Amino acid sequence: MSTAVDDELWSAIGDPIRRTMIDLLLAGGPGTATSLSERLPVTRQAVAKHLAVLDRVGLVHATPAGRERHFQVDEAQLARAVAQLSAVGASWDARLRRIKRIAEAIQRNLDENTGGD
Amino acid sequence: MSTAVDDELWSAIGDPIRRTMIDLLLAGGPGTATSLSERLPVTRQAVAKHLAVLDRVGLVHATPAGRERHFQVDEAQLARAVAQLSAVGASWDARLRRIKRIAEAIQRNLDENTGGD
DNA sequence: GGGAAACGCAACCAAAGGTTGCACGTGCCA
DNA sequence: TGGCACGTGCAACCTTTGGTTGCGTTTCCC
Repeated sequence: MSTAVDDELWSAIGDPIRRTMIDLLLAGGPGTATSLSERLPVTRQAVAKHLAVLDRVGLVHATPAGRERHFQVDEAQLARAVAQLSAVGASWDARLRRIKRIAEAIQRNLDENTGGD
Repeated sequence: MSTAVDDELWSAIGDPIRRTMIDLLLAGGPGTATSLSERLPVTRQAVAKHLAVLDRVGLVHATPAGRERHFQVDEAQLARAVAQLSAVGASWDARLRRIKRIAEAIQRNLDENTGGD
């Protein structure tokens, strides 16, 4: 149901800081560790570590530009992550729906019995 | 865009073990730390810690039964978590779509210029 | 009443996120 | 062209979190 790669993707976007970083990169275009750290409550080094993680799972990719390294989101990989998100959500949603239906059936059954007593 | 409570919910379902636990509880009905640990690659104590985390954010809730403690999923809270999931997914999806549209527009522009050269 | 099962608590370990400090390359300007 | 400032990378260290083992306690059941 879940492979190692999938878990990597999940844990990559599971961290609030990393989600915010992806948000920032999507909203503002390519950015560096320094530019991102200015908009985040952590230091540049922490951001660099997160970028390394995101890079390892392929969610972002770096482009050297002089003394800077510009990071940007890999759209295809993020699309995969989004697909996973909705897949898990849909799975839980379906199960909840099924459970609710069963619970309602039981309730109806109880009502009929107490009513018929 | 994301509150502290939301981050709690996210990190609660961000862990693969915890997601599997919720899956097991949804599929098999209420369960104990011991029964869950038999189907997971970790010890009972680790499962108990995870259950404590899930309990703290309200995703599961315990019912004492003799010497056992039966845990079951809080459907309403899980529904909230699922809603968040799809919200983040939808937000990223929308941004990706927008970016793609812009990229295609730029590409069209380039094609026209090179074609008209 | 006594053994087995389920639990909680505490101590200990390893990995991950975060910080500070420092060295190195690169750009820019006098 | 020399020097300074900026951006990065690397290393050491700290704290939190997930995981384990060990032990004591409660409860069930024979």
